[in-house]
Amino acid sequence: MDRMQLQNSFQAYFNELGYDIDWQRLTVPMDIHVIRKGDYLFQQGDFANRLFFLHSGLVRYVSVSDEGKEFTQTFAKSPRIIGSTKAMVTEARVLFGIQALEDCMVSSYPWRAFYEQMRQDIGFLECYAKFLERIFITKEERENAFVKHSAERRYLDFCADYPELKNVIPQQQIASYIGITPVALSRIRQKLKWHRD
Amino acid sequence: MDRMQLQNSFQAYFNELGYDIDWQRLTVPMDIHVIRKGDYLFQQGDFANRLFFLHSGLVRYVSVSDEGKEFTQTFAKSPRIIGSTKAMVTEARVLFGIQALEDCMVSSYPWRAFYEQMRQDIGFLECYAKFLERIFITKEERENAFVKHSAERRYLDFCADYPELKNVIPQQQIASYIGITPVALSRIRQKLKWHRD
DNA sequence: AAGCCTCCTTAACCTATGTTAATTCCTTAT
DNA sequence: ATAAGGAATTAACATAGGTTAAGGAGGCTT
Repeated sequence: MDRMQLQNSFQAYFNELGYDIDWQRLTVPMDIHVIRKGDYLFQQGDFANRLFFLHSGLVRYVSVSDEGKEFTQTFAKSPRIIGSTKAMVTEARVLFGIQALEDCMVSSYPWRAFYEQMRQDIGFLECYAKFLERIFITKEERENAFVKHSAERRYLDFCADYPELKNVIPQQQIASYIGITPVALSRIRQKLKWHRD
Repeated sequence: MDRMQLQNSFQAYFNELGYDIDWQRLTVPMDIHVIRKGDYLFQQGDFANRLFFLHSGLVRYVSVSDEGKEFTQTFAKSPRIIGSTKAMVTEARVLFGIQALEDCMVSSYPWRAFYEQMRQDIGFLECYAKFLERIFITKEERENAFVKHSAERRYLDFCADYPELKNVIPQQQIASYIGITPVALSRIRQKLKWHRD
């Protein structure tokens, strides 16, 4: 798999954001990572000052609390930029790990070099801004959901937002995404089933 | 108050973000708003396709749920860009109102024109990206807090994060910011007071 | 000073979710 | 086919936070 092939998924992603950019102009050195289902791209607590691009596959961002409880921040499917914006920007340790839920193909770029190159090219920078706008809006919607909606509503929203994931990923992970325990999710599902009959 | 004076608060804000930009190059038409304590810059449900800059004062973002419960998304103090990124970017209605907690001085710019001008000048665009990075990180930390921490911990974090607000704004608003009722916050405060003795 | 308003506290009760543990179901390996 | 391990369900109990309502403590206004 070479740069040319990878470029297609970049193109697909940024077209969706409304941009048509020649990614061959991006000359920073690139690594390729193949991650097997269940394995981690990086772990919580690592320094991850690289930008990753998910070319194929599905991942989740997993964060573990002080008490050892797992919590899924995000499900991300290709094509998409992945990684920790915070860790890149502030050079802090990452607060979550990225785990492959399917076999994945990922390319990565040193953040500093990538950023410097973006500054030379307003088109790249605009794409980066679009990306930031998008992930911000997603987080804002999530904040809204946690404060305004019940767990039941959050589950129904999850099913509506990710119909293709609903029956693929384990319920524990869905529960940890909507912020409840697997037991509580099971109760909610049972209640919903009852109402459906 | 003219453009020159306003520029100082822009400068202060973007210096803090690590940029030194000549905001006099920003020529899009500007409005000035003076908002009295308690009044709203805009209301939830409005179209707010303008970018606002808070030159002086303190505001909160207030969102009301379907059941009529108030929820404070953000406290923002000058100097700072304020407004709804989502409403600007997606041309949707705003999901929160902005209420002045002190008398405020705000300037505003039509978003489209502002954005077009940013695209002519990579320095502006970089500032915008920095701004987006920052608000994203804030939201991510908030998501973390809601899922991993108890209300008590969120209250203590609030006190640490906003020591200057803690004794200034009504507790109802603090409660609505950490996602609980005023009654629950009062309970928590009492428990903390007990432990302190 | 009296009255009024808003905020905060406290109490009693209710509900959703957490916790623990036992049971069943499904998948995979032998 | 059977055994073993992980995932989901269910039940019983514990707890944090919501709801309602009543009382008290400042601030304003008159």
